[in-house]
Amino acid sequence: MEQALFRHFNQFISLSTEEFSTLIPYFHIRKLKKKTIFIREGAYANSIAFLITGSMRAYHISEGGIEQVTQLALENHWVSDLYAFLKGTPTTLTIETIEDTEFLEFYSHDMDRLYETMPKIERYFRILFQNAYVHTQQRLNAALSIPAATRYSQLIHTHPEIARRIPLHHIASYLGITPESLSRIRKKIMQ
Amino acid sequence: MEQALFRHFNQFISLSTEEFSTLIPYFHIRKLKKKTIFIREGAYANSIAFLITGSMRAYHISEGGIEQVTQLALENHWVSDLYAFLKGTPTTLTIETIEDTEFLEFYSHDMDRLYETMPKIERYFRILFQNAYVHTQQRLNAALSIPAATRYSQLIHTHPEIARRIPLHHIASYLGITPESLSRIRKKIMQ
DNA sequence: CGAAAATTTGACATGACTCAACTGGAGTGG
DNA sequence: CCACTCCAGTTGAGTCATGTCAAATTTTCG
Repeated sequence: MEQALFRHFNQFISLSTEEFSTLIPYFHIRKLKKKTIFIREGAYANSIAFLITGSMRAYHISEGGIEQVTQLALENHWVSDLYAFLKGTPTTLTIETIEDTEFLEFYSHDMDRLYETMPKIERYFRILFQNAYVHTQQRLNAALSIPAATRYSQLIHTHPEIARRIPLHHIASYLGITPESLSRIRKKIMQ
Repeated sequence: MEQALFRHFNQFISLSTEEFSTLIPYFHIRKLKKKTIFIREGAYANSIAFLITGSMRAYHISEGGIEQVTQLALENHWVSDLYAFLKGTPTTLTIETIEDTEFLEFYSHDMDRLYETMPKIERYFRILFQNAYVHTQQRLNAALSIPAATRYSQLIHTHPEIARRIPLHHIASYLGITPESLSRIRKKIMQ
C-alpha cells in the first residue's frame, strides 16, 4: 500500500526505510466512491491527497459559472490546492473523485510537526512546489501559443492513461475548450 | 536607492534597518541601456533583478521560432527565471531591458550564504515563489477561459503603467495574441 | 532627413464557440 | 432483468474571435 508512496518520495529525496516508517503515521488512508467531493471550495481544513488507485480532478467555478478543471490526477500523483495548503488560506478549488479512489491524505496541521521530526521532508515539499510551478508555466505557454488540437495530442501522448480513463468533457475543460470542440478535434485526428 | 527594496521586503517579512543593512552588500547595482540582454537563455550563472527604474521582459523562443513573453516587469518588481535560479539549472528564458533600466542584481551563489546570516530571507523567497505560482495559475485560468479583449482590458486596468510604457507587440505576446489582433482589440475598445 | 521599427488596416482563412438536436450507453427503480 | 432516464459524446449550422499575409502609415532614432 505505502510502497507507492515510498517509491514516489525516493524520486525526489533519499529516504531510508526507517525514515519512511516514521513518516507513515502522518498519512491517512481513505477511500471515496466515484464523483464524490473530497475538498470543497472555501474549506479551511486543508489536506493533500496522494492517489493509490483511481483518479481525481480539481476545478473552480469561473465567472460564467462554468467548471474549469485545473488538475487531473491519477495514481502515484498528488492532487491539492498546494498554495492554500502551504499558505493556510481557504481553498479556492473543489476536488472531486472521477473514479472510485483510494488515497493517502496528509493534513496541513501535521506539516510543521513533521518538519521538525524530519527536515528532509521540507525539501520534498519545496521541490513539489517548484515542479508544480514549472508545470503550470509550461501549460500557460502552451495555452498561449499552441492550438488546442496539438495540446490534446500531446496530452494523450504523454498521458495515455488520462485519455483512457478520464471522461472527455473533463479533458476538454482541462484544455480550456468545449466538449464539442474536443469531439471535433478527435474526429479529425482519426482522419 | 535601496529604499525601494527595503519597502518591498517589508511587504512580506518584517526587517529592521539593521537587518536590512546586512542584506545590502548582497545586492549589486547595475544599469543597462534599453533593448539590452540581461540574461541569455542557456546561461548558468543565474541571478535575479529587482528593478529600481525602467522595465524588462522575459521571453523564450517557441517551436515556431516566435518570441513568447512570459514576464513584464516595471520598477519595484523582480524579473527572473525563478525556477532556474532556485534549482541551479541553466536558464530557459532570455531577459532583456525594454527601457533604460537600473536594477539591483542578486546572485544565486550568494543565496545559501545569506540563508545562514539571515534565515528570514529564506521565508521571503518562499513567499516570492508562492506568489509567482499563484500568479501563473491565474494567468493560465484566464488564458483558458477569458477572451483576449477582456484580458487586455484587465491588464491595462490593473497595470496602467504597462499600457503606458510597454510596446504593444510585447503586450500582445504576453497575452498570447498577435500584434494585429491587439491593434484591432484596442480599436474596438475605443468605440 | 532617412531608415528601421512599431502600429494599423484590409482581405481572407481558420479555429473555436453557441445552440440545438441526436445517439448510445450506463445506471436506476420497479 | 427490463424499461426508463440521464448523461456523455457527437453532429450540424451559423457566428465570432483570432490568425495569416501583405501593405500602408506612423513613430522612433541615429
